[in-house]
Amino acid sequence: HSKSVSARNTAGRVIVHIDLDCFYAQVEMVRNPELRGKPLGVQQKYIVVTCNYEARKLGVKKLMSVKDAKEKCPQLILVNGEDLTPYREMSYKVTELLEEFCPLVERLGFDENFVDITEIVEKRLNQLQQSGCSRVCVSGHVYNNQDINLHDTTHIRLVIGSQIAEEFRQAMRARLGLTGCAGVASNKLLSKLVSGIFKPNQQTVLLPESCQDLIRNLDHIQKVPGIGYKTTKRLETLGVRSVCDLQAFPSAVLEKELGVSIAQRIQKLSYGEDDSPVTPSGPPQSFSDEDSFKKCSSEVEVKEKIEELLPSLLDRVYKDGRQPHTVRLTIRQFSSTDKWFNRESRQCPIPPHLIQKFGKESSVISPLVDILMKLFRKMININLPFHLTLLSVCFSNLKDVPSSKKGSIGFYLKQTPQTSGSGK
DNA sequence: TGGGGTTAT
DNA sequence: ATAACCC
Repeated sequence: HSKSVSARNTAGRVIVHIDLDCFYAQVEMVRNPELRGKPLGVQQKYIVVTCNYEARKLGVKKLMSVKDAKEKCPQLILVNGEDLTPYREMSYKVTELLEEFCPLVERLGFDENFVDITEIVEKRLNQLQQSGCSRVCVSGHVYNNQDINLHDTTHIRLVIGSQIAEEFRQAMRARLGLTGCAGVASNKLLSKLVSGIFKPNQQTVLLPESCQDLIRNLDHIQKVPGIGYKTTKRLETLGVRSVCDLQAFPSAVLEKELGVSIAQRIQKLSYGEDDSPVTPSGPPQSFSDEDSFKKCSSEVEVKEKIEELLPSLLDRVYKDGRQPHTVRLTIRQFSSTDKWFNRESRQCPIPPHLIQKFGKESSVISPLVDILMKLFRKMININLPFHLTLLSVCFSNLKDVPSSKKGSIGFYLKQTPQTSGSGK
């Protein structure tokens, strides 16, 4: 049957999108169950970045200012969520749980995952057929309340997908105490769109006959994942406002306006077509830590901010086990107009002698500060006045440590060519 | 509007 | 190094 799987390959996949409910707020409620049942918001600086459903019932919205939120809802409990450590840890527990079922798990942010369950579905379908059982029951909602045709193998496979999605959600609830939504469909785009149809803690499966209905019911093109702010603006100047507009727009004109690659991709998206694979995320490609503030305008302050960011960041890198080979400094300069676009960065290789010391936390910090201050001076002339509102440090280009250099013993012992590097 | 992430050019 | 996208 593996031949039939590869023959279908992208044609008949079963993809599930998992989307946790108000993730940061849920994590806080798991950490402190006394918060359950009360209106709760998670605060970063003067923004309520997310809140639980009790708070939403009382009018609190995501990304609302703390001032507005307190006015709407004086009983609102706020917890500070500027340190992402608990959320990041829980996020990876979710991904790892899903990876127990199947290796094809792709993360999107901290609170979403795609899982390609085509092979699991195929196995269960074969078991079902061999046991002569023709009864299959959908789990959760069917988009549009569409009738299931039990003679249609595509329907059957998606129904089996809905059962697997249900098992994912039950496992997340039982083992991590988390609730979330799931969407089941034939590609990533559609699974993501359909997961949001019934909203907290429910799931929905999309059958192919309702695909056009789902995508065309999006009230704006920016709701299509993959079509962001910039592309939306450019499409607007072309008179393209709705998904239907984009479907009907002449391909040749679109290609000249946006380039062939983007044009073809987003026009396919407008039809609900998405052949991008579920790419296993694996370990992170980068580790960064940032802080925003009202004002930072002297070199000394910059150095202090960097020294604040580094220890926890280095700790994360150390716990990962791999060694970063690139370091980057990012800044945001104050500007009253155009508030949201002005970031610049400089990056450089980390000197090899420093890379090797990356386990020895404190010895690495002051040379790194020196490197980061040099990067800073490449962006900012410190003889002129400046006004920063954000600093960020990022380690990337992570490489596995060669096994011959692992552990303090192996480093000092001469390796003989025969021993394959265990260091003993 | 925070504090993160990714890939493409 | 930036620009676009995602949460």
